[in-house]
Amino acid sequence: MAQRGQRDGVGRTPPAPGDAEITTPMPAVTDGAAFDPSVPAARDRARAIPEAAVARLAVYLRVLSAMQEQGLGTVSSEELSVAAGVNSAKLRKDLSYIGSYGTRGVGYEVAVLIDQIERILGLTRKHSVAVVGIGNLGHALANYGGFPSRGFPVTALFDVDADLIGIPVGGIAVNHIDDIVRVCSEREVSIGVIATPPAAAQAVCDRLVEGGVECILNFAPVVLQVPDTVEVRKVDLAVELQILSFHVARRADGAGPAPQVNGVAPPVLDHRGMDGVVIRG
Amino acid sequence: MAQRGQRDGVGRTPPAPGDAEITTPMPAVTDGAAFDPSVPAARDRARAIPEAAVARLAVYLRVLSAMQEQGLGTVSSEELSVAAGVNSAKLRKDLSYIGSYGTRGVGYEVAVLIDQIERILGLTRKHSVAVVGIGNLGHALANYGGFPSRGFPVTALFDVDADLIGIPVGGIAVNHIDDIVRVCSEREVSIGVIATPPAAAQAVCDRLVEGGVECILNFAPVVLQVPDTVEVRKVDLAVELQILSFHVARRADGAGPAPQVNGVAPPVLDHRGMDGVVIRG
DNA sequence: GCGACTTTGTGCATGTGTTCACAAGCGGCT
DNA sequence: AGCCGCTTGTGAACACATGCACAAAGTCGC
Repeated sequence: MAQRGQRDGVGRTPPAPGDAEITTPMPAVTDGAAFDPSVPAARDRARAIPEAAVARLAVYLRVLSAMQEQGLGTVSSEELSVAAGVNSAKLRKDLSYIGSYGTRGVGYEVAVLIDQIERILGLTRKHSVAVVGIGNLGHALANYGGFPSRGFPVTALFDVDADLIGIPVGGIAVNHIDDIVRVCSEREVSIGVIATPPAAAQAVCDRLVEGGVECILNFAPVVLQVPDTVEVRKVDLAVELQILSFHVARRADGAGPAPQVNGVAPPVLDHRGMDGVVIRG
Repeated sequence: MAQRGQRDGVGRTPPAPGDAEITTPMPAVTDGAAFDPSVPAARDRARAIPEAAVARLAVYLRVLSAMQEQGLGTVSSEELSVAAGVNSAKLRKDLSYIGSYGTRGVGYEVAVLIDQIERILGLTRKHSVAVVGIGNLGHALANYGGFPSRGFPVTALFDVDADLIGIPVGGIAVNHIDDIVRVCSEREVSIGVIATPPAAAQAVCDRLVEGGVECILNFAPVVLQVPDTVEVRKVDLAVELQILSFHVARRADGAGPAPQVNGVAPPVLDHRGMDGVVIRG
């Protein structure tokens, strides 16, 4: 979550818990050459890809890969949208954010779409992953075939438990968490996965950041504090279940055994979020 | 997102993004049409709560529980929002969806808030969980302490592997997936967790539905088809990493030495997201 | 009881994301 | 060539979510 506080306004305008209703003078905009990347320039917004669309692009990529393996050469937005579980208009709009690679009257070339989505998602480069906390979940993550096969090689593992140090898990020897900074720097880890107990998560996070990690996927049920140069996504399994619980309760409260089918909405499945997570959330 | 999302993340509609991204999450809740004016409070209110707010309520609940353990009696929206990583206005709006339980000039009673959020999320009732696919991830989930401690007792485990049948994992004996329908009915499982390889996911899902499961948390990277009486949330680890990858790429493009790859302007992602996803190049 | 102070709850403006609906563009057929 | 049917790409309407800012409503001290 974005818990970085102030960022608006160029001036620091400390969120003085006190009063201060002095609105910053709002310096004459005139964006000129100044170009300060920390300022959300409105003009760049136009080129922004919505967060939700990014999440879906990753899903399209997976579906397209499966189609390519089946020897499919081209695909229409309708076919692809059904396979991905979204509606076709949304799919076309999502694809339009990355460019115009379709042929009207025909559809999209599967290979082209795969290349372009990979380019946008930054998958042309490998991203080293470090997993911290080699408990049940960490073990599963270290052995998870879906990571390396999609361009995310796991290159470092960490834990506090002395009995685990040096033991190979999924082909990688476990290091002590005190070595996070050194090892992550050496191996140029760009993504850190936190699978530790909640109490240790923030400390681990700090070390990962110090070790140069740019992104963190957090499985611990805590809100992490990070500098705004670092990206955090969280996956909270308990929260996911609670959201499901809410829907059960809502349904139970309402109509009893009368499943209302309102003409619209077939089995839609969506992501997130992304939020979430999602392991998100 | 989002986290979502996904979420966002995630499940119906969403991660966001977030989700873990699980992220994601968000599309309109398909509302049942049955409108019974005699059932006012709970249902109408529940129906009015935005999807994104539900995800956050679960987070508030966790934070509140921690505060209660520390003996905290009351809390202000400001304190709670900081602990949860959101801004205070959003937090108050989220809480307002479930009713007015605060005292102006004072804050909220921790105990009251916990009770009310639990009520809204349907946590006053236990939800039995079944985990299908006892591989690395399934093992981790079966042993995950976060489930039972939050009202989600794991009461059934399934796998295809004959060597696993009967073996207790986390205190529960593994059953064969052919018995999903029977066992889920007997034990009144309301939430199914799919941690199988992608190829088996849809078949497993169908059996869970047949066994009376109302909600599914899907870790397999496939889009499940279910009747609209069933709620699905998905957690796709590869997608989460790809979303992070996207942000790394954007940041590198933008702030870095401007690699001016090809004429196509590099899209910039703007910030947003539950799940804490900040972006900002 | 009164005024100063604190904090909730919410109307409103803004920003994001989704959906509709259709013009534009392409291939194929005659 | 000219027409026809199919599919993309997108403008515009709509729906949802966020954040600001402030009145309402309570506490506290005197």
